[in-house]
Amino acid sequence: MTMSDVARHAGVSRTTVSFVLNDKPGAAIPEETRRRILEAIDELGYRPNAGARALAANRSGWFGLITEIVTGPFATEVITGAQSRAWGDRRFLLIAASEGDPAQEAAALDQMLEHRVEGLLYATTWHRAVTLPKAAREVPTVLVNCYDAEGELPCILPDEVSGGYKATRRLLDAGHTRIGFINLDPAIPAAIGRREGYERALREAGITPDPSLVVPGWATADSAYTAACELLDRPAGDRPTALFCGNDRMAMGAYDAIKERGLRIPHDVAVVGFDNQELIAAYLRPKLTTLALPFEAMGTKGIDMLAALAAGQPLDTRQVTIDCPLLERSSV
Amino acid sequence: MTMSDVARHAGVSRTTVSFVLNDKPGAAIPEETRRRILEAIDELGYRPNAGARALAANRSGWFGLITEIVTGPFATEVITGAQSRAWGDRRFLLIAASEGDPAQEAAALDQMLEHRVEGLLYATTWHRAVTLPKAAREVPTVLVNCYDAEGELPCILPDEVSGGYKATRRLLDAGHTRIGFINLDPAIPAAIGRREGYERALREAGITPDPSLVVPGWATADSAYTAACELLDRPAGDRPTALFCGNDRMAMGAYDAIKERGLRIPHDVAVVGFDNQELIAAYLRPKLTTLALPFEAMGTKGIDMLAALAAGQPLDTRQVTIDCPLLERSSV
DNA sequence: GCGCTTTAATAACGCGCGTTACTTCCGTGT
DNA sequence: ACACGGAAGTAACGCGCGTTATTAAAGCGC
Repeated sequence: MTMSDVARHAGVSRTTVSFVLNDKPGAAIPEETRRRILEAIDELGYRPNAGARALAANRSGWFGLITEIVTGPFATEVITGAQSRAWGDRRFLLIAASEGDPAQEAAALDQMLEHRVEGLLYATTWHRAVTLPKAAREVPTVLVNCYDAEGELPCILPDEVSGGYKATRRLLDAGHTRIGFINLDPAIPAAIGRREGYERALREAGITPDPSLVVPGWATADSAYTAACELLDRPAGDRPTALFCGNDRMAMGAYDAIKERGLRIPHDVAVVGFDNQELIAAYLRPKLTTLALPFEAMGTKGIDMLAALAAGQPLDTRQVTIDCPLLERSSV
Repeated sequence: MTMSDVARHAGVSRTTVSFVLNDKPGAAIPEETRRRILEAIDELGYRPNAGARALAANRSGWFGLITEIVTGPFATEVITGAQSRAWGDRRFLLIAASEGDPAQEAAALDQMLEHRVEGLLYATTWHRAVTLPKAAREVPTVLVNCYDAEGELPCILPDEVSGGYKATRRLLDAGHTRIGFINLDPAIPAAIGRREGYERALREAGITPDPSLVVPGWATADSAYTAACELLDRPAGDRPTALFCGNDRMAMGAYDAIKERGLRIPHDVAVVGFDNQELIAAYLRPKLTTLALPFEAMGTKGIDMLAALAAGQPLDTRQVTIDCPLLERSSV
């Protein structure tokens, strides 16, 4: 089933069929002819060949998305966002996983370039600096949830500072004044930014941040359990009445420490998480109030930026930050 | 950068370059010429155009994967499995989400067919019957985690019966004889199969299944909490010493009910889950022993079957079931 | 009737590549 | 001297389509 078949069946030339299919502006096609062609298409069950079309038009319609792990709650949100947005532009997304292996990453990139992607999204599971293979410069590239170590490529990042601020502010608004912060590895951008927001919110409320209330965890429930025990076992009066946790898994560990002591959430101790991992946050008892990393929004924004770049438009900002929304549940 | 450029640069014809690139059998290419060509490719940074190649060879190299939700822990495992397996065959996966909307599903299918996919994988998030649009018959199609309501398309399903059997067997082996079963909606295939396995294991151990020990939950932690309370509040001696839960979220609810009563896991009550949702199973305290749905394996198997179908080979079995592995952690 | 513009449609080229059929060159055997 | 076979390489076609000239017909004013 090719366009020629349709043309023959409708008694016109292939060119005319092409004009109709593409709504070619400037082409004068009487209604009667157009109808005959559409009918023929329908009767024959003709489907345009996307590959041939791309070749002739020199426009693949592809965007590429490379990420470390396709599995995992974060990457999938980016994919969802990017996918749906790309779809709206009648584009397709080529998805590949590097599995954290530079060789696979290079292979994926090669494949993308061989498929003539018009733009590339590169997403990581956690906020950090990256260095891309040189080949990535051959095509417009946007980084998602990471930034170029060489500072050249445009990137989209979550607003960690505002996230930390909002979490703390929510607890302050609920009347808490001693707020423990079980942070992530203090060396990573997420931990640095959130702590900055945390301290700013405290100062705005006239509270001097107490460094001993900030303890590092290592992203696991167990480490957070230990950290929470340390905070909760302080002498009464000095004990925090609220815990802000670096992620939801850590909040899970904090829950255990709190419950173990016969304390109640949120009555005795309020908890705020981070990441909004649905499986945890929505099923913990009580449900966890947490901040969402805007992965889906970052994905859609990424496609927007790529579309602009691919169309030759310059970017207004090289670095975009996106807000982390606060999701109210029942732990505050 | 096209093959012609490479040919010119190497002082040979385009045909020769093509022969070298494709290792054409029967083509006599002296080592010296081959070297010159590869050098030229390298110097010019030439990349074959996958689209043009597909057009000429009439072989797209694409497989399609349609699923309800790209986000979500299950679909991503299928994608991972299918993706990695497809990659091994030097094929690419086209992924689309239907979002449960028939219109989007049809649109996705259209796009896939326009891109001339050589095979189609259709995956659902839960085991059930489906009916595909007629267009899906235009290309080899394999169902994953679902089966054709009309019984025509080949499918890959998890072995629910063996899963239920293994869970129960594990608890029997640990010495439990009164095993409560908080099942899923009793009308769905997963619930039916697992119950069958549960009862078979009991009978094999010489125990007559007690129907009052099987209570339905509705897939949520809350409903399982209620169900667990009902089972645990039976008079001592009649109370089950182990709970087999229809999924990990339900196990989460059961944990709460158990802990609330001052009972200890696994000392007083053992728990086995189902689904192996990493975020829950690996972070509950104690870690949850559970059965994994073999999504990744189903994905790879799906690509295998598609590859066979696309190559024109007949399938040996129209319905394949894949085992659910038991993951030992600390709740038994 | 003749020029001119607009409408309707087409022939023909090229996109980058796989593939077939064909040519040229060289060494060998008789 | 000639036919012959293999090695090395190429011209040319076609894949399905977008696009640009170009043509043919129709409408219009005089």
